[in-house]
Amino acid sequence: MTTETIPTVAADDNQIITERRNKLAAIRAAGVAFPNDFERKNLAQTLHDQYGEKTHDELEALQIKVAVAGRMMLKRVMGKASFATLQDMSGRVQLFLSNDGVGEAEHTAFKHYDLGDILGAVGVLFKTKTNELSVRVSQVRMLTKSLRPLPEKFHGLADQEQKYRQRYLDLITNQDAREVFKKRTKIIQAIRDFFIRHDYMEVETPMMHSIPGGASAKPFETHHNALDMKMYLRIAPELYLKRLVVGGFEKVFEINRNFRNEGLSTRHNPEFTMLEFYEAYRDYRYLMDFSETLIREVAQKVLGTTLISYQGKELDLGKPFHRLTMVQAVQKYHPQFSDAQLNDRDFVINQLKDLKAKHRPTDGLGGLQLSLFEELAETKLFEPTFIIDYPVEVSPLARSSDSNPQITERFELFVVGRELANGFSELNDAEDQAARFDAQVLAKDAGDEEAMFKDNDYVRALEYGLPPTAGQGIGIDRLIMLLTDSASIRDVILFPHMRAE
RNA sequence: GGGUCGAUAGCUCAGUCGGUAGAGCAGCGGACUUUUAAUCCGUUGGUCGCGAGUUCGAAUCUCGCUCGACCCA
Repeated sequence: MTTETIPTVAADDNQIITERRNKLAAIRAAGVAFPNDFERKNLAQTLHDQYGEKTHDELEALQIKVAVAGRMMLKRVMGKASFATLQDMSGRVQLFLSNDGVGEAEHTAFKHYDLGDILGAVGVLFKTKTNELSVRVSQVRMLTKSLRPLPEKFHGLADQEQKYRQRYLDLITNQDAREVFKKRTKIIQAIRDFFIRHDYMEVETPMMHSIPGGASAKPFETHHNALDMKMYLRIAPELYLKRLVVGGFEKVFEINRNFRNEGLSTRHNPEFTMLEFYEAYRDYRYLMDFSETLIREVAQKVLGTTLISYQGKELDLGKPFHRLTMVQAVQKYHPQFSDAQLNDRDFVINQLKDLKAKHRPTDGLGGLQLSLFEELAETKLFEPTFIIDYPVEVSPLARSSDSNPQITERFELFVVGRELANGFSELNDAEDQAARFDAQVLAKDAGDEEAMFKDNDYVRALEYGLPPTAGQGIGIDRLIMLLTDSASIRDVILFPHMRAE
C-alpha cells in the first residue's frame, strides 16, 4: 500500500460503530494503529494443559512469563483492576490487569477497549482466589481494533441465516460450531490416513470436464474462452479415476468437490465433498466389508467410540451393517407384501399409483422396485444398511450380475434414513459400456436431463483393458453430519450456498 | 415449484383489542483492586425486512415482494 491518506471517520448509521471508528482514529493519531510486531509465544489451551494443575504458590514460585494474543470476548472492569477473557485458536485464557501491574495510564486506556478487539498481552501466570489460571498482565497492546460489535455475549449468534452468511461471526461466538468444523477436519484426516495405510494413492482429477460423467445429475455449465468450448463442472470423478486404474494405478482415491445443479435442502448443497476410491482385483462384496471398517475406524479415531447419537437416537456403528435387497427392505417395513407380489410389475405399479409416488411406468421391474423402495423403506433405514442388487437400467457404470443380467453388483449404504455411499463392481466390458452409454443417450434425447453423456475416450480406455475393479463413493458431508450429530448439511459446510443478499 | 413459520435497537428477545416503541446485553458517563454472562447508579440508540392497501390512526389487519428456517415435490 502506498497511500498515505488517513481515513476519515465515516458517518455510520450505527452509533456503536461510529464510537469505535472514533477510537480507531485516536489510535491512528497516536502512532501505528495496526502493529504486527507483537510476538505471541503461548496458546491459551497449552497454558491450561501445562500449568492448570499447579497451585497458586507453585506458580508464584515459578514466575512463568507468557505472551498471549487473541480476541477479547469478555471484560470486567472494577476501578483499579480489570479482568478480560482472551480467545485464541486453542481456547480462552483470563487476563488480570491493574494499576499496579500495567500502570494507571495503560489501564485507563484498556477500559476503553471493546469486546472483539484483538489484543496482545505479556505477563506472568498466576491463580486467582477462585483458582482460575490467569495472566497477571504487565503490558497490553491493541493489535487490531474491531469496528463492529459482536453478537450478544451470552446467547451468541442465534440467527440461522447470519450464522451461514457470516460464518466468521458464528465461529467467533459459538464453541459448538468451532467443534463441528474441527471434527470435520479430523474426519477427513482420518479417512486420508486410512487409505494411505492401505496403500492407496491419493490423486487429483479434473474439476472441469468437457463431457460430464460418472453420475446421473445435472451439471453446471461454463465456457472456456481461449478454446471457445463449453465446459462443465464435474458431477463425479469416477471416469477419470477408472482411467487411472487402466493406467496401472491399481488403488487410487480422491477427496474433492463435486458440483450438481440441483435444488438445495438439508441434505443437498450444490457443491459437496465426495470421497471416491477404486481398487483393482476386488468386487462389491469386498467393498462393503472395507467401508464398514473405514467408517468404524474413523468414528473410533475421531470420536473415541463407535456408539453415536444422531438427533436423539442411539446408533452403534460397531455392529455389523445390515445387507438387504430392495425387495427385502420393503418387506422389512411392510411384511404384508409377498415375494411374488413385489416381483409382479403390475402389482408394483399399482402400489406406486396408490402411493402417488413418482415413477416411470416404462421402467423395468427393477426400476419400479427401486421407486417403491425409496417410497416405503429408504427413510426408515436408521441403522447402517447396504441395499444390494440395483437394477442395470439405473446403474450404467456397474458390472451386471453373472446370475441375473437384469441386476448389477452394486449397493448403496443408508444410515439414519439417508444415502451415504454408493459402490459397485465396475463395468469393465468396453462393448457393454458402449451399449449402456448409447442407452443413456437415448434417454437423454427423450428428455431425461440427468441421463449420462457418452464418453468415447472412456470407452477407448476400457478397450485397452480395465482389470476387474471395485469402486465406491462416500458423501463426506453426510458422513460428517452423522458423526457430528448435525441436522443440516449447511451445519457442516463452512460457507454453504445461499441466495445473494 | 407448493405448504407452514419467521424478519422489531449492533446482538438476544418482548410488544395485549389497531392508539404513535420496550427489556437485557453491547455502547456512553459514574462507583468499585480477585471478577467469571461481574455488580450498582445514570444514559444514548429504531426505515418495526421492502412496497401497496384498509383506517381518523398500522409493528399489529389485508395483498404483493425479498430473504431465511422446516416440511413436501
